[in-house]
Amino acid sequence: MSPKRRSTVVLVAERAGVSIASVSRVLNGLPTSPEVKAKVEAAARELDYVPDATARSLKVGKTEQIAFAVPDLGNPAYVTMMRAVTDVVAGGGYRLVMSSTGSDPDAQIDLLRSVNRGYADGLILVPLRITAELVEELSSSRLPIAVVGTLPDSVPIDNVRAVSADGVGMALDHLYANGRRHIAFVNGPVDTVPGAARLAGYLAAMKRIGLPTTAELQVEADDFTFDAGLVAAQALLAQATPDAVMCANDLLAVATMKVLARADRAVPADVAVVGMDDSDLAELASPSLTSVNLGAAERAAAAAELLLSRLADPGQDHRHVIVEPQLTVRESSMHAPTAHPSRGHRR
Amino acid sequence: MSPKRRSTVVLVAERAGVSIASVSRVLNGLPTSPEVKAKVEAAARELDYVPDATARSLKVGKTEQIAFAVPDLGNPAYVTMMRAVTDVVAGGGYRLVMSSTGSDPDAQIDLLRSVNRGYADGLILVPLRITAELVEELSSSRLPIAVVGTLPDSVPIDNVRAVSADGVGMALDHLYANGRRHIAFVNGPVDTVPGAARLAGYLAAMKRIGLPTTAELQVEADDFTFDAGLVAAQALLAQATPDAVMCANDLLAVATMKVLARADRAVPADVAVVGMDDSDLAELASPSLTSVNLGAAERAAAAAELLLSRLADPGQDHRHVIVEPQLTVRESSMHAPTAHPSRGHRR
DNA sequence: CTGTTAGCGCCTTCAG
DNA sequence: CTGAAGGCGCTAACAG
Repeated sequence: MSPKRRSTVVLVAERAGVSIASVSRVLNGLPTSPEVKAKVEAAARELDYVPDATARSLKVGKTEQIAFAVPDLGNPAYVTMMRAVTDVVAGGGYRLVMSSTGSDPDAQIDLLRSVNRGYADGLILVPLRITAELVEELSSSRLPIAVVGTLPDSVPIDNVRAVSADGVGMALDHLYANGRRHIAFVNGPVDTVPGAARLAGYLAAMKRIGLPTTAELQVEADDFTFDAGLVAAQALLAQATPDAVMCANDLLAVATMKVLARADRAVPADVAVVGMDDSDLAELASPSLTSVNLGAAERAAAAAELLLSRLADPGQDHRHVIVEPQLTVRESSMHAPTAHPSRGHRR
Repeated sequence: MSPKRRSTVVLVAERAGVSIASVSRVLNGLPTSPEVKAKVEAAARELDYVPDATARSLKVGKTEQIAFAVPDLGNPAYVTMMRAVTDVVAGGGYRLVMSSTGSDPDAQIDLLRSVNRGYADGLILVPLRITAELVEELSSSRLPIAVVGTLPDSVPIDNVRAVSADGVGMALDHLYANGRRHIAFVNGPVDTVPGAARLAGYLAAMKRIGLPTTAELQVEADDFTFDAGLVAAQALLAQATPDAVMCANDLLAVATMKVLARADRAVPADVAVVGMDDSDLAELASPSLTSVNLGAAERAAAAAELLLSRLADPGQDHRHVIVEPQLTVRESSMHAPTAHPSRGHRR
């Protein structure tokens, strides 16, 4: 039936009896006489003509694509970010090229190199670990980049920052205000950016509040995942009897609740639990999970907007925007009843 | 410092004192004399040369990109698919261009048109609603396509199918075997492919087992989402007193569990709950959720492989692969204790 | 084994 | 307002 071969401007031009330049003009909405316009449009329709994106890209020097790299799509926080980025980017007329880099900075460097081959006009990167080498590589990239995460001020790259330490502080204040005094901390790997920041936040807030930070109250999961959280929470309960657990992540928090349930410790009656990220999970959990909203969606959207803005005007100064955390209080941290251990699991 | 301008083969060729063809050869690993190779590599390094992906694409006629379209990234099942697709596709040396089309077939048609502009070499599509128009458009696409979902056998397009009706059947058998007799059904929109299939499965299985299917036992959520599930489950409890609830989706199942908890009905003691998709959520839920694994990851991976295979050999016959469902039994459907209505909300 | 040459499909000056 | 011509950066025949 129809030829396997795609139509091109020349075919359309021949069919319409005009020059290829006229075809191009009509297609791009440049001023043309109505007759020519009509002829070209008819020809294009008859030939089923579709302009070629690659050729256009080569000529124009823009791919209309933006690359987006996250550490782990198993983490709902990153999925949230992805959704936000998708929206902004699509709104700007760009397509999204996804890549899941894992937590390895080397993989991100590889990515950077490959994106520098020009298959995308810009890159949004969410690094889990920020090494000197990565920063170096980022700085020397030809391509506009926006980073979700805190970069040293000296690095000339747009980035958007969460203040997770403050977020942890808000959560601890809330727990303290509700009478919790033995507040444990389930962290993820401390050699990651969020791991380090959240631990610092926990220690600082505990000190400020005047609560002791014993080693028994702190555990570190091998990863920011549910499974790792199960192990960590189990370890925690084996060595301490907290009346509240702050978790570095909703996944870790849900895991902690699961372990608490198995140990017949009621949430929030016996122990309160607070997560971070305020992902969809927090709402779905039973009891629903109090969580520190670090503005994943906002941060991702902001990064996307920084990038779009730079793409539109490459000369502008590099900016960093700060997104403040917010505490979303749900069932898992409700005030502990005066005494009764049983009854009233839920509101 | 370095020129804003990217290096090109010409520059490298000049610097190395060879022809651009030689540069190209070295870069693509074609046979070359060691000397030329060394000179070119040195020049490329010094100039910080990176080949341009767009130009290569134009010349070679391949973008090394695959487009992947899902209805809703808020649904963990699609996130699972995306992860699977990402892996397969990356393994084949392709990049992934994501797009979230929503459930609108028209949006998918638009997508099809736009992908036909050639920014990707193939498309993996997960449609929520399959209209005649969509099928028509799919069939007439120049681009290789793989569909996750059941297409009429006559349509010449690779597709991979779940047998969700069987899956529902397995779940109902399991519930029946555990003494449940009033098995309700919380479905999603019945005008979607999965909605229709799962309802059919429910009705067929209930009939086969010999249980009545009253209208009171069936509700339809407006969407396959948690929020819609809350509303639907609430409606269900207002009109019936099931001892088991089959849900068309893990999100709906989790919502149902939440509503049951609020109504002080214990899961699984008072009522069993079963979901579908066996997403991460099932494991995380409390109690953990029995769920029909429809092989989301497998199906997505299979679709990706079909596509890669066709890209490698466009002439081959169109195939459809069938992925059998599997029931993963967890806490939410454990055998009901002989009588006691109260006690033991949680395990 | 290497260099020259012709495009891939499109946009965009430049004349007419 | 329209047509002719020159690349964008790269690869793949061809010759040598």
